[in-house]
Amino acid sequence: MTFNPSELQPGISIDCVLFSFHNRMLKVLLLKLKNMDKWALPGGFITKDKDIDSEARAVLEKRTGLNDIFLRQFYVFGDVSRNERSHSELLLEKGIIPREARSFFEQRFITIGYYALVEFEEVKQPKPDFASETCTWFSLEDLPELILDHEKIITKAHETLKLELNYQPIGLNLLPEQFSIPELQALYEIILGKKLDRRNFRRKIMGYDILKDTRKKRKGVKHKSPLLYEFDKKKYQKAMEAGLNSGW
Amino acid sequence: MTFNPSELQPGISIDCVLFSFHNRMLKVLLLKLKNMDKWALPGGFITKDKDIDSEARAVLEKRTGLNDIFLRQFYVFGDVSRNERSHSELLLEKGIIPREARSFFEQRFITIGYYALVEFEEVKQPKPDFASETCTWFSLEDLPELILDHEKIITKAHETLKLELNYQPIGLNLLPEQFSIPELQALYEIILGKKLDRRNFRRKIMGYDILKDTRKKRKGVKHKSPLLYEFDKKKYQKAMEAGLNSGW
DNA sequence: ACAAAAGTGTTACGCCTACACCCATGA
DNA sequence: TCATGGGTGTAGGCGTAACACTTTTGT
Repeated sequence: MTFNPSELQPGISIDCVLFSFHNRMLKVLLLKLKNMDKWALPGGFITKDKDIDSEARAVLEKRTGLNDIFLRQFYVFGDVSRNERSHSELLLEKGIIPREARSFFEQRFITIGYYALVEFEEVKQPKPDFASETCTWFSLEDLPELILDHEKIITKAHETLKLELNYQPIGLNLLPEQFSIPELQALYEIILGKKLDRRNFRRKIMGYDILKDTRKKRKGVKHKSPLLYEFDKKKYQKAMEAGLNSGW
Repeated sequence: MTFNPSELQPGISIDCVLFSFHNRMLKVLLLKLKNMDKWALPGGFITKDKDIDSEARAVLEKRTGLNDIFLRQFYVFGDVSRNERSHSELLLEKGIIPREARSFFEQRFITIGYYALVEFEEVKQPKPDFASETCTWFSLEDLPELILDHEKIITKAHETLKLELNYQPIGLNLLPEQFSIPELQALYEIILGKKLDRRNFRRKIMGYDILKDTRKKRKGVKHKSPLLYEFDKKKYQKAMEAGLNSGW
């Protein structure tokens, strides 16, 4: 990877909060910077002749190998205080940034936050970028120390997920093709941060008519095997347009 | 107004969709560019040492004289196609842009969209900026021809308003201190784009316990005078945190 | 047989919908 | 007195919340 700062939009970056769902936990993909103890969100810059959404997609494709990831902008972080001079100095010192890119990195940066959703099983071997040595999943409950305002970015992404749960196909994009209703419920509980009643959840979600019974059971669990379902994608999409609990 | 491009973040702008509510219509504040037939949203650039939200606030203060306006980011417009070379050329030609700022304006721009809400009565004399000759309110249903993608920005702002109606104090910020329930209902109807039942609306909004009866009536209307209410700000804020129709 | 999680049904309550008539006001 | 919009009540249905026992599976 070589930098060509002259081809990039100056002072703007992208940070992606990539979520997945595994073992009933929400996970976030993070990169460990070379020679440093802190972790960071996958991110990048904006080539002058590319759309910002495509650049976010490109970031994710490089980390995951996937190119059809569900992706949404959620917030722009643009306070002056998010730029720490000490951070870019450290990057330089550790040799992470090439010398000639110094002035590019020392600018004040505004970052556009994206959140993205993937099936955990499709991203078992995420790839670090040029600046990092490892790339791996962390549970939201158990984040390591992060650079700059990246923790705040993750928190805001999580809040957005909660607000958009009734309007975006979040279950569809986080769960595998086939899943049980208790798994779907666990996902809702984590995103909403509260317990839901099993019987009422099932009745309500069934009422939306967005699930298809596969007539299969999950094997190999050491208790009663749950039935597996799939989303009826057309119906799900249509339900999302109106919103699941829209109200008025 | 003089430009000092060296003090500005390059390639980033701000556009503000300022809404008000008058005569049961949603209005948007627009500026008419000097010597041109097109209108534009109030906007500006980001000084390198200022927070983006303060810059948006500054834009609005200059147009309205008000400094405590309700304001939210809602989307970043960052497709390459939104930059039309012909537009900056026209601005130069018409003498709107000073020669020395030419290269600044010819960059590819990404713009951060903000929506903002004001009471119509507080902004009767909006002020145009250096590039425009007039500044006035337009009904959303009856917009003039707009530059670039500004119409798309307004549409997206309106959609956002609709989605956030249950989570943001929209009524509080668009209506005057005292208002009647039918006025509040008209606002909801316009934002949602559909008619609501009078009796049910009243019962529901009363049920939230966010209105205070002022024991006054609106005078001078040529039909039965409606009772006037105020928002109970504390209760309204608290209700918004949970969301009015949150569902799960 | 035990532990762990899945599956199921009913009741009571509240909220939402739909709907029609009277009232106050200015012209 | 007329036109216009404001204010009110009720019945039926639907969705939601609360709640306990039985079933399946692996160990």
